[in-house]
Amino acid sequence: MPIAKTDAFGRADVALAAQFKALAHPARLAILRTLAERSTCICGDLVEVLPLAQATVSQHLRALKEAGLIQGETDGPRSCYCLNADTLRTMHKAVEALFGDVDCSCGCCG
Amino acid sequence: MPIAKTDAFGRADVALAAQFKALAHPARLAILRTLAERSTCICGDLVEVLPLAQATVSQHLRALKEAGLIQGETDGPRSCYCLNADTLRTMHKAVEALFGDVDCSCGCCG
DNA sequence: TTGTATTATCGTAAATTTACGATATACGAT
DNA sequence: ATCGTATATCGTAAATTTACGATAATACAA
Repeated sequence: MPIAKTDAFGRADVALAAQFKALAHPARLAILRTLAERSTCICGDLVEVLPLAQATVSQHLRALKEAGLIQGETDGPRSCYCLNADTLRTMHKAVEALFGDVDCSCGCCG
Repeated sequence: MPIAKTDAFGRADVALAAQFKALAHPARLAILRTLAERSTCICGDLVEVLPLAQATVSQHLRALKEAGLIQGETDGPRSCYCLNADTLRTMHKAVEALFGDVDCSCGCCG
């Protein structure tokens, strides 16, 4: 990416794109699903579930946290992550707005 | 990404992640919104709307097409792209399943 | 047939992502 | 105070993404 062009797009779209980017990896989807199933989770469990090294899982967790999809604190040797309901609801609405009533009637495409 | 680890994840998640990846850029979000507004579109219009070179827009269109989010044909000097309603509906359901009823009650996180 | 206009592709450079091992950090137990 | 465990961060290599200019390719018009 030569030269970040994000300035040229609206802030809302840049933010939304960043959130979608956080969903754009199967490991992170798996993390989110795991967090959704249990209402509490620690990183250690995830390392066992995912086919990835501990450092990589931690990195994915950070990505999710920076995107605001999860929240959590780590108290010494134990960390507690959980979903960020606010962000997820916001994303849900954004998807609704984008895909809500798709209906292509142009007839010119296959 | 040293060594693609996608084999280690379920096919469904790999596919879903790829679709989210297609949404993970403000230019592609803008393209989708533009396609949603008009029911028909050609690439030329997009080049004027987006702050990007023609080659880059074409590249983004290809990404969207490969992810199955849009469909279209290009007949010589004119191309017609439109949304792929099927894929968008599928994604909508996937989001529903992921975020449908988020409710963190673990009480351990801020 | 020769342009003309529009879109796709190629080649390439810079930036980012993904993955890991190694190391640091922080808490609880002994 | 030290050890053990669990998580985060650092450094780094390979792969991918993004962006562009230059170049092809395709259909229509003259």
